[in-house]
Amino acid sequence: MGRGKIVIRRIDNSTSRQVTFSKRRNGLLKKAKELAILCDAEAGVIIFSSTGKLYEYSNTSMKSVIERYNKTKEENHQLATPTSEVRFWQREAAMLRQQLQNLQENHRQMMGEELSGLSIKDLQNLENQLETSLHGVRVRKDEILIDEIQELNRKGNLIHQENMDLYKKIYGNRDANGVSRSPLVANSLSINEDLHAPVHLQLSQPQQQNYETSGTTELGLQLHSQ
Amino acid sequence: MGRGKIVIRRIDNSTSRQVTFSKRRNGLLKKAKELAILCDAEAGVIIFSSTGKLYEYSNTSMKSVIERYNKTKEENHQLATPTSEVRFWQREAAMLRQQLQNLQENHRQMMGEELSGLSIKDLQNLENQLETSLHGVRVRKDEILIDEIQELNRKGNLIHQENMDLYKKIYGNRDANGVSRSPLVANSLSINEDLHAPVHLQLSQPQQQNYETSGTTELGLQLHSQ
DNA sequence: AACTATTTATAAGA
DNA sequence: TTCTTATAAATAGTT
Repeated sequence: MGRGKIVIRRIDNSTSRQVTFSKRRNGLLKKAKELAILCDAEAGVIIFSSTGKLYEYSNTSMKSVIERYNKTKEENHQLATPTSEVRFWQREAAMLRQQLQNLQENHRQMMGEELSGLSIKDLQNLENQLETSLHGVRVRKDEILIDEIQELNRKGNLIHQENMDLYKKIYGNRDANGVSRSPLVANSLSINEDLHAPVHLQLSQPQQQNYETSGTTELGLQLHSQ
Repeated sequence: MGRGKIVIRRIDNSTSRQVTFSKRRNGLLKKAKELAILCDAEAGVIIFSSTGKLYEYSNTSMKSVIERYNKTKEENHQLATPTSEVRFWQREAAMLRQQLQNLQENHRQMMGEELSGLSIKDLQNLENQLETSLHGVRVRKDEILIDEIQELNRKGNLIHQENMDLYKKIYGNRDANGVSRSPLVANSLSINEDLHAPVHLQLSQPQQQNYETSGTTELGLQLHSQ
């Protein structure tokens, strides 16, 4: 329900994830309210954002909803005494520690370490994943470089145009074809072309290029810092 | 969002209230699920129909959501009682959660996701790391395959030796040179050689091979299972 | 339970 | 964040 269709999977970009969270959270709370009113139901919604902030709605009270829930589930819920609170946080820490360990093991394997426990099948999957990642990284790198080059070309053209105008102001319109023979203007043109031609050739086959040693990165960074 | 606009007030007709409840309940639970996935949030929804039936959704577990809800609420207006032990575990959990988030971000980048915040320099480092990992994985894969081949050769030689001995027992020592012309023994030899030569050629340039489809893996695994 | 005409939610862009 | 708008999704009323 928007300008484009989306797939339901975690939004990578943190800004748009935040924006979407805000919009959809409001939508969800509104829907819960409507359902409760229209259909005479008791509803409770609890949402924690990824940053841990709490949002909630209940047409009655959250306490009532939770108590009714627990009663229905036939689970006796005790209010948090100091002791049980300690236990809660202990469990929380244990769970987080477990998650951390799992992720760390996974991460080490992606770093090419601790491979001894893996089967050929596991290794093949890992290899495929790394190749996919590598491709993604290279695609993204090319995007940045291409953007920089386009920006540079745009600026180059602007400067070239400016030079043409200045040249005309100084020398008038006589000998208009001689413009390109002006040292100043000819120079700015040749820089532009030198940048443009070889870099595009390289970008057309990024998987065979090593930007670190080819000098393309240095060019890109140099341009970026200007 | 229907054939006509409605006002949000209790639906009088009990049948259509029931139908609307069913439709909107599903919609609400779906929305909650989408929000949790899209925005990396923890969500819990509890609904009691007007007849008292319970419907619920949580992307984690309702127990976890309710406990976290209670903890959050307590923190807000009950800063008075936290003992030092509780505070210790809270800090522990917060630290672990932070570590987990850092590692998750790192991990996603290694999966080729969430690259939009990275500079050319970062991307280059990531690319280098992925290439190193990939190389490590391939080296390990080759180790396994070479080990399997060596083991196979060893077994093959043992069997060959056994066959020689059996041949000698049956035919005695006459015509010793004719051994290699025996169909049985000649066959076991040729299998051994077929396996050895081409596989080593493939392993010498593993980066151009796909073991999954080349059949080498299947051969290797098959041998392994014998 | 399906079917659609409409309304509503919201993705993308400013 | 907030507004706008084109489009996707939900759903009210109908079959």
